[in-house]
Amino acid sequence: MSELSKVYAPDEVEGRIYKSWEEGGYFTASPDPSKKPFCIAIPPPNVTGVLHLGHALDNTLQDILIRTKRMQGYAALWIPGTDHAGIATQNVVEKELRSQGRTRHDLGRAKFVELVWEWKQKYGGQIIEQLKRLGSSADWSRERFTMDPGLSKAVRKVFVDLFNEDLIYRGNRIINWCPGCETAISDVEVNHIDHKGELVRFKYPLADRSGHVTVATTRLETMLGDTAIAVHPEDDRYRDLIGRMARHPIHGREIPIVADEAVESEFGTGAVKITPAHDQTDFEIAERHNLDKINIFDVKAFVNENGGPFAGLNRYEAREAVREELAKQSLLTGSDEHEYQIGVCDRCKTVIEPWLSEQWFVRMRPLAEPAIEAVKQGRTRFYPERWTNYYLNWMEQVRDWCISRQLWWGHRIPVWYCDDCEKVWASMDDPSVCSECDSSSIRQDPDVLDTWFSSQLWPFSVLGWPEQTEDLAYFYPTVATVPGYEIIHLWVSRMMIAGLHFMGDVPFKWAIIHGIVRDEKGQKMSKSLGNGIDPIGLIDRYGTDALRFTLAEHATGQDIFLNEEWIAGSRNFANKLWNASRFVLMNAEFAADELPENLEISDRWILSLLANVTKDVTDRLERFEIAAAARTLYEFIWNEYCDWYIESSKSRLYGDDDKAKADVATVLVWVLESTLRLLHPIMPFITEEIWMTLPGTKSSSALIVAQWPESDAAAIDLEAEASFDRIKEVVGAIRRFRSDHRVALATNVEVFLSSANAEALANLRREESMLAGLARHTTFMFSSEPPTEEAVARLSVGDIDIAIPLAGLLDLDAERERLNKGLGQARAEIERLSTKLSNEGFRAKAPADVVAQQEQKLKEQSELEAMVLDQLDQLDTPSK
RNA sequence: GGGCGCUUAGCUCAGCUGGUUAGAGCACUGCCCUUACAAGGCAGGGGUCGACAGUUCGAAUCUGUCAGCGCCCACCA
Repeated sequence: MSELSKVYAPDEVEGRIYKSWEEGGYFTASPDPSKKPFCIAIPPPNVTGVLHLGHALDNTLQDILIRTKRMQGYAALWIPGTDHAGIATQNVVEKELRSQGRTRHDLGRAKFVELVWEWKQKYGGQIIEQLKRLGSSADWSRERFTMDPGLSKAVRKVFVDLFNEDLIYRGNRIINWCPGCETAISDVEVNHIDHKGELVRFKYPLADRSGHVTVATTRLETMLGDTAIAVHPEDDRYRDLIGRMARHPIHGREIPIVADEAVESEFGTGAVKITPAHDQTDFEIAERHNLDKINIFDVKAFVNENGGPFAGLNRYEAREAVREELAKQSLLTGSDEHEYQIGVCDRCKTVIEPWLSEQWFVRMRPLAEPAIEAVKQGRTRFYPERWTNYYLNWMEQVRDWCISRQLWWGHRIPVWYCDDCEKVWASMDDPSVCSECDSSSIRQDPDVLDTWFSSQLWPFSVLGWPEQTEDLAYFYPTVATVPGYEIIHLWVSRMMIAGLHFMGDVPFKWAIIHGIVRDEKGQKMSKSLGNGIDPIGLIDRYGTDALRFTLAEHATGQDIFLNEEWIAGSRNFANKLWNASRFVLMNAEFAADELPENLEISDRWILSLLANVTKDVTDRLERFEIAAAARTLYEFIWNEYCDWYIESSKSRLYGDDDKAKADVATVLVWVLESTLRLLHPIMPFITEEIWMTLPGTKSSSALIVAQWPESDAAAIDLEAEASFDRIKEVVGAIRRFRSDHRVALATNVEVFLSSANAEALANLRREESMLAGLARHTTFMFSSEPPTEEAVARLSVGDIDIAIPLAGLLDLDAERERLNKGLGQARAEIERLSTKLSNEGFRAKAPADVVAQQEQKLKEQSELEAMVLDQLDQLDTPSK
C-alpha cells in the first residue's frame, strides 16, 4: 500500500502534479484525422490583469469541458492567450508615469508604446501563471497575444477588407467620449447608471423681444452650445413660434425655433434646447434642420473657447456658472428633482460626454444579418437558451460600431491620407507614397482600433488565419466559447459577425454563458468597493480543487454570490475523498484486477449506482449541466460510497474469509477508480494524486489522459438496489432506536427480524455480519419472536418486522412518545392517500402503475398504523 | 418605455420534460474522539415552495395577473 498523509495537503500536491502534466505533454493537441476535434479559444484576459473570480469560474468551466473531452478521446484543444486591452493597459502605464510626474506626451508616441511593451513583457505573464495554478490544461505552446504579428496581420486584413467593401467608413458623428481616458468608446462600453439630478427650466428671450420660450434641461452647461430650440410640430402652445428666432442669453447670437417630431410635448415644457454637438437626438434634429453644431468641450470636458466667458471651467463648474448668470438675467424659472440615467465609462467610470468628432465606424447592419440567421437556424446555440433572445434583440437593432480610439497602445488604423490629392486609403503594407498621385506627403491615421476589433477575430486568428493552416481547417469552427453574460454584446456578437464574414462559418457551435461571481451580499466585486476576493488566496487556503468544485457546483447560470464557507465545504469534500481513498488503499493489496464472479448484495448495489452515476455525469457534462454533474458526484461519493459501501465493506475486510476480503477490496478499488475518472475534470489534482497510488495496470498512465468510463448497463441491478435499500432502512431503524432512547453504543441490542417476505429475510440473514457492523453491537435473531413476557419495540420498515425487547434498555415514556409520533405521521399519510385514491379522476386518468403504487403505499401505512396502535397497547399493559 | 432573471428550511442555494412523505451546504439540537476521515460519524428539529387565479385526476414544476428584489436594453432633453 502507498502512504497517504492523513489530511489532504493541496499545496504539496498541486505544483508537482501540474508539472508532471506539462512534462507529459498532455495539454497539446493537434489535427488528427482519427479523432474528432474539440476546440475552445479562451476569452483572452487582459494581459496586465490579475486573476479574479470571474476568470476562475470561466476557466474552470472551460477546463472541465476540455478535460472531459480529452478523456473521451477527442483532439481536445484549449487555446490560451491574452488581450492587449488597449485602454486598460494604456491607463495602467500612464498611471505609473503620472506617479513619476510624467505623461505619455513627455515620452512621445514611439517611446510610450515601447514602454508599454516593456511593461507587458515584465508583468504580462502573471495572469498566465495564475491560470496554471487553477489547473488549466490549456495548450501553452499555442499561447497567443492579440498584438502578435500573426494576429496583427489578421486585424489589418480585416480592416482593409471591410474598408474596401465599404463596411468601414469615417464620419463626423456624436460618439461617447470618455474625458478620463481621452478617447472615443463604443456604445457597449458605456454603462448607464441611475442619477438623481434636476430638471432646470429657463427662458430663451425671443429675438424680437416679443416674449420668450421656456426650455427644460438636465445639463444646463450645454446651453453654451445651443444652436436652436425645438418644439413638436403639433404642439398648439408653440405653433406661432415655429420659424421665429430666439436670442442666446450668453452669446447673444440668434438661434431658430424649429419643429421636429422627436420632441415630446409632454416632457418638461415641451420646448427643447438643441445642442447638436453634445447630444445624439439634438444632433439628429440638427441634421434635419441644417443647424450649426458647436462643440463646447475640450478632450477633458472642460469648456473650450466656444463657451465664451465660461471657457476653462469643467462641466460641473460651468453648470453652476451658467445657472448664476441666468439667474442674474432673471431667466431662470425653476427646477424639479429629476431622476435619469447617465453614461459612465466601463473602464474608468468617468461620466461620458457625447461629443461630436470624426471617427471610424463599422457598418453593422449588413454584417449582422448572417449573424442573426446563424443563430435562428441553430448553427450557433446559446446555453442557457434565454441568452438567445438577448443576443438577437441586440443584433436586430445594432448600431454602427465606433472602432477608432484616441490611444497609442493598440493596432494602429491602417489608413493613409494624402495631403496633396486628398486620397484616403487602407493598406496591408505601410506605403511610402500616395497610391493615387505618388506624393510622398502622406500620413497615417493617428488612432488605434478598439481592442474588441482584434478579439472578435480570436476564434480564427489564434488558429493562424489569414493563413490557411491545417489547424484552421481542422479546429474551425470551434465547439464552444465560455464567457460571462456581460460580454455577449462586446465579444460574442462580434465574433459571430467576424467569423461568418471572414470564415464563412460560425466561430463556435455553442455559446455557454455563465453568471457573474459576486460577493456574499450580491455586490459586484470591485477594487473600489474593496470586496474582491483573491482566488489565489483561496487556492492557498483551500486548494485549487476546492475552489474549482465550488465554482462548478454553483455554475447554474445564475450569478454566484460566493461565500467562503462553501469553499471550506468543498475542501472538506476533497478531504473526505482523500480519506476514503486512504482506506481503500490500505486494503488494496487484496484487490484483483477483475470483478469477482459472485458479488454480494452490497457490491451489486454500489456497482449499480456507479453505472447510473456514470451515465448521469456523462450526460450532464455533455449538456453543459456542470453544476448538476458536480452534485451528483458529491452525493454519490459521500452519501453512498463512503457512508454505506465503505462502512459495509468492513465486515468482510476485517473478517477471516480471504476470498470475501479480496472480493470486497476489488470492488472498493474498482468503484474508486471509476469515480476518480468521473471527478477528474472538476477536481483534477486530488484525483490524479490518488490515481497515481492506485494499484494495477489501469492507473499506469496519467489520469488526465485516462479513458472516460462507460456506464455498464449490465451492472444496473434494481433487485440489489431494493435489497440494499432494505438493509439501509433496517440499520437506520436500529440506529434511530438507539438515538431516541439514548441506548449507548456499547450496550448490546437484541434485534428480532421477521417477515412475510421469506426471500427478503433470507437476504438479510446472509448479510448478518454486515448488518451487525453497520448497526453496531447488535445481535440479530431471524424468524423468531422475542420471549412473550417482555415488552418490545416494533420498528418495522417496509415488509420487515423488527422487534427489540425493551428490558433494561429504555424508559417507557420515551418509547410511547416515539410511537405516538409515528402514529401521527402514519395517519396523516393515510389521510392524504385515501383522498387521492378516492378521487375518481385520479383512478380514471392516472397511469395504472402510479395508482397501484399509491394503493400499496396506503396498505403499508394502514398496517403500520395498526401495528403502532398494538404496540402502544402493549406498553400500557406491560406483559406478564 | 420595453425585455430578462429571481422569490423554496434561520442563511446561501439545487430542484430536467408536472406523479414517492420537497432536497443540499452552512447554522441549530442530542449522542459519539467506533482502528479512512472530528475538515469526521450517527440521529434529529426546521419549509402553507412570494400572493392570487387558472389548466390538470394531480402543480414548487405549466399558464395568467399582481407584489417585491436585481439586471439589461432604449435619443423623453
